[in-house]
Amino acid sequence: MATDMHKKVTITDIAERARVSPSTVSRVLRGSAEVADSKREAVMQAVEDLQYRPNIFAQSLASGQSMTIGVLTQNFGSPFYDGILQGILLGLDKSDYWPMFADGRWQPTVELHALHSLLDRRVDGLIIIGGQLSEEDLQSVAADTPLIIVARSTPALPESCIYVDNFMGGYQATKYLIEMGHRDIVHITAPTINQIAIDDVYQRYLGYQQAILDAGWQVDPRLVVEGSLQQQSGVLAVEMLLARGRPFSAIFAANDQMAFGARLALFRRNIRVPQDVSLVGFDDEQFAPYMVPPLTTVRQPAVEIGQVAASTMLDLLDGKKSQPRVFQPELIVRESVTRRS
Amino acid sequence: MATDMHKKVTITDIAERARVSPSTVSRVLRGSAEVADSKREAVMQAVEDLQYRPNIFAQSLASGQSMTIGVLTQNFGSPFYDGILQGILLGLDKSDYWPMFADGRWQPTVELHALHSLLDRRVDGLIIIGGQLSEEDLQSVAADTPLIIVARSTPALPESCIYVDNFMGGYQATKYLIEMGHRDIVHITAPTINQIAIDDVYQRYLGYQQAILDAGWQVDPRLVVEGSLQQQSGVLAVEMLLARGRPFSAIFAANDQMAFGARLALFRRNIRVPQDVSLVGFDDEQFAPYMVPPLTTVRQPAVEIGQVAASTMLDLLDGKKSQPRVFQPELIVRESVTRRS
DNA sequence: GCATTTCTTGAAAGCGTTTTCATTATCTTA
DNA sequence: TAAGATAATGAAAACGCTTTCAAGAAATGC
Repeated sequence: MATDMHKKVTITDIAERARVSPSTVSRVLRGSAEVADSKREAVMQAVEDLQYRPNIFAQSLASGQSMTIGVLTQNFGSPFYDGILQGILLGLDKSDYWPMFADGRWQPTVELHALHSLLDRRVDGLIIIGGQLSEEDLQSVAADTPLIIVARSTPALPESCIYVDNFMGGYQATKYLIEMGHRDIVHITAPTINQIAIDDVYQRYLGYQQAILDAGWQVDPRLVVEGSLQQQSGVLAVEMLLARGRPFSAIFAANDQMAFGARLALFRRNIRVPQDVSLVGFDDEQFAPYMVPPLTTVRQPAVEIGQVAASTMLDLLDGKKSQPRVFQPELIVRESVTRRS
Repeated sequence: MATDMHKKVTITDIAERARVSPSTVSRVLRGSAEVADSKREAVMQAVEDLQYRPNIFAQSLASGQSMTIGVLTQNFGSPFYDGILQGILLGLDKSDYWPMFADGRWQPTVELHALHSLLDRRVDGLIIIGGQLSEEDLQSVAADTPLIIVARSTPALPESCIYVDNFMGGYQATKYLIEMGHRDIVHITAPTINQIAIDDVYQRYLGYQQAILDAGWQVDPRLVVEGSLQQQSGVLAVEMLLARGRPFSAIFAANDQMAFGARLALFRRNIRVPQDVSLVGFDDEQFAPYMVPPLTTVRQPAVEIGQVAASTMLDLLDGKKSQPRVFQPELIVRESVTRRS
């Protein structure tokens, strides 16, 4: 019974009951102007008595604001992206804004369609996570909608970006393996051919490469394989590696999901982790500490990133300027790497 | 440039350009009445020329529909619930409806607040996943908003429920272990004290109990421990079990996350899976096949459930009656269980 | 004390649709 | 061919707010 009642009570009803004009009711409700204390109280009382809930469509139509923030993700269901969404949800919690989620599924057409749907919904702001929209598209969106781009560096819109330094993460992971005495280090990456594709994964590859170079070695292409970021591609990658016959003592996978896949493939072949092969992942998602053995990985603070994205958006909508924010990844040492003697 | 333009074009602009009245434009756009072919084409052409996008607030205000469906989840970030959300997203994809997600976090106050926010947003329909709202609350919501309840059986609203037969799932898992020669079977469940709490988890427990009883044995309370459904609680559960000193040869965890935790705890103690202890989970979420060894578990088709929830909701909004839908869980045999000799 | 500024308020004009109602044009049918 | 039914259309009234504008009241300054 508490849930219905707010059916047909309008601002006029409140106005009548409080013996003021609708304008005044509106003013006290949104605090847009000074109102005498006595009237304010009368209004509040009436609102309380009648269980008034403003009609959000009327509000939006009149004010031009939807109190809604569009969130375009690429892979609903993936641990890392979902972590960001969770953070956004959290960050928006106290505000009057609501997120509207759409999934681009890493498919340019789907993504573009989702973007337009969001825009049609007249979101007041837009948070784009990853994706393959061109910089021009992004710029044209940014021209009339506050925009924040997460998990993707976008040179054209530097001040709108929030991302992790993936290059550094890849570098750290690789350097750590090198320091642990490994030399033949595999990297499982994701395709970079398909357009510019997944920028952050590519950065990890570059970090890997740099670490190898800094050690005074060359990157051996036989040690680099491409996966799809899904678990299954991790097992395929290891199979392929084994088939190639090029020996290796460590694997750095571009995300934890592929690391899990790799781990399973090694298990099937009776190759022990870490005694025979060391393994490092990327993301540190919720299952990483529960791998057997617990996975050493590079942590991306997904939830925190989401929260920062949300609060930055709120600032933006508040008229404050945003500044770029880059997170430093952190190597989480667990038990899947051992020193190579 | 394709993305902005739809800024100030209104239905009147279209009407003028097509030399018809706004009423007619509205009619062709929503197909609510017959319109002469010539005019229809003129309107479509104008829409195309001007890149017209209807203002959704005006539409909602005038029509009373928000074209939005509220989705109240309990645990954003949990694999199973996220799977359902993914299914909903998928199921709504082709429709004109959009989901609005809210997270109740398994906290009654948060949940109630989220519910009201959703209602304030005037969602046309509501999908509630799990949660602890009282049946009265649910009924009062159902009284004026199409409602679907997922992953929770609700006797008061039988026709609105979509859920998995958790009792059967728990029964199957346990019976399988029994058939494999196990007798001292642990069950890791979740607290049932905290109010009615998580109904589906409780059903799994009842299934476990029934299978034991059907085997002609008694449930040994020393073999039942409570976790929180998080991974970490799985390790705690095993620690506790070990401390109790009551021998066991198999563990049935009420969800995969706790199974992963249990598996890690066993690893730390050098207890082999499945040679020393067999392990069964519940959910079959995306990491289950990648556990070492791959986890035998009871599959809940999360994504499919979400899709069915969405399409049932669409039917409901279309005036069709919904019928209850209960999914049968499926035991997925992998490698974490072995026959006890 | 009077002119001027500042506050508080209400009236009314939007905001961009949908939909009812009345009108006119077009068909049927006897 | 006239009368009644039917189909297509436009005018105008909602839908429930916000916000501008103007007016009256109160406060300020000289």
